[in-house]
Amino acid sequence: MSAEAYWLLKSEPDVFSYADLERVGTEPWNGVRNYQARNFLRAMQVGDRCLFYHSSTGRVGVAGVGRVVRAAYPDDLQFDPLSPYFDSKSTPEQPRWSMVDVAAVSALPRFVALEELRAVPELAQLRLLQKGNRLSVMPVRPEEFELIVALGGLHPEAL
DNA sequence: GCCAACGTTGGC
DNA sequence: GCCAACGTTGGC
Repeated sequence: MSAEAYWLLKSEPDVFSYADLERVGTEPWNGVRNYQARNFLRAMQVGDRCLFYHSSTGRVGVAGVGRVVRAAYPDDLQFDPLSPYFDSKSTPEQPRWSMVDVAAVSALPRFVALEELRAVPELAQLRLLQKGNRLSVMPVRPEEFELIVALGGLHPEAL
């Protein structure tokens, strides 16, 4: 068994916010259509923690913490011709795209804005902050995760 | 296999 | 709405 890993998931809060995740409890993380992001989804294991990041909004930053509760399985939207995420090259025998299930763990008592992340020297290597980054799913180092969660007013060991 | 055109992401 | 950065597509 490998050690628990940490991730960052981007979501547009107008579409699906951290409050929405708390409301539904668990959400299938479908619709990812980038191979690099898909490969990260496939690397996720049950129990991995995720920073829930709000993007494309007036207040961008980390809003909460989630947990992977089901490892990668075929994304159902790729088979739905009516979905914008339909992929004609996918078949149930050879699915191209995957999703995981993510559950809410805790909202951050203090929202941690992107601007704030940029100002922390210890987070200079954070993948989210690298130039040109556009991935909606990306890995986070354990020490980065702990630092960000602490900035948000939570004790990492309590998660 | 190259590369221009186009589409998307996402901060500002 | 603008624009930088990146991914994908398709002609050759």
